[in-house]
Amino acid sequence: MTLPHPTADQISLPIVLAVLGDPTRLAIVRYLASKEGVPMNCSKFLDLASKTNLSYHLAKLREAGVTRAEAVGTSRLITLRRDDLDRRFPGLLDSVIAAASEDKALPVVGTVDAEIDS
Amino acid sequence: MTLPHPTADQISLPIVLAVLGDPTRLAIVRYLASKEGVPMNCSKFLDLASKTNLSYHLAKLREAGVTRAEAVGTSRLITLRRDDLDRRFPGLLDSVIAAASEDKALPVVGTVDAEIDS
DNA sequence: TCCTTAGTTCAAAAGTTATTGAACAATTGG
DNA sequence: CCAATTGTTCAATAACTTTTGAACTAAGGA
Repeated sequence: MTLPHPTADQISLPIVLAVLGDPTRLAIVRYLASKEGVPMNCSKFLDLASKTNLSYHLAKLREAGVTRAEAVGTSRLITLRRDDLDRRFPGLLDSVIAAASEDKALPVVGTVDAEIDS
Repeated sequence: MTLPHPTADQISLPIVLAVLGDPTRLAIVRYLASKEGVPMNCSKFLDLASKTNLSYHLAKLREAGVTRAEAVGTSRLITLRRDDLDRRFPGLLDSVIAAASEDKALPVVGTVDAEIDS
């Protein structure tokens, strides 16, 4: 892991809440949760925002400690930091994801392009 | 109730998260939760911010549907909208409050002035 | 009525976050 | 090596949020 991540105990509640309080980022987290365990690369989220803007939002999520990004080749494999978040803020991620899944106003990943399996 | 409040189904997840993603507002919610059932007036929170700024933050909380404010005389009696929030986002408020209670970096209400009972 | 208390509103300033495009770097395949 | 793919960085701008002080309203008590 080359990219900067906070340690679990550096993760801050107000920062996590503020970072999740954005529809684009909430949609990313909702999608990561729905594919839990499967690392995603950034291009998966290109229907939510431009490449540059996505880079910005994904950096926010990573710097807040919500996601982990690992550089593999030219890709970044992105995963939810569920263990760390659950340890720091028990129940929070689950309730956010459950609520996000009910939210009809949130953008959804994977509705523009069809899924492309390797 | 004269002041504008969203109905329960108008409460939006990203807006609630964004509103809670501010240390001053999180401190207010944490305190309201700790005195649940007891309506608070705004002056209770004067050690967190100026009167004007407090008015702003309390309006944000109210407009997001996190709190309810009732005008009684010249006071506003403020309560948490726990029922509505629990119905819309099960488990969210509890996990946020539990995490906020552990957060040593959050400002705390009632440490500057001693409690003044009527 | 006049004064105090409790809180709001308004406009301005300060600060922060989001979005964009152009330029860049690094890896991989041909 | 060359080109394509994947993503970052930078600077500019746009858009929003927070904070402030002065002026205000509305209720209640002396």
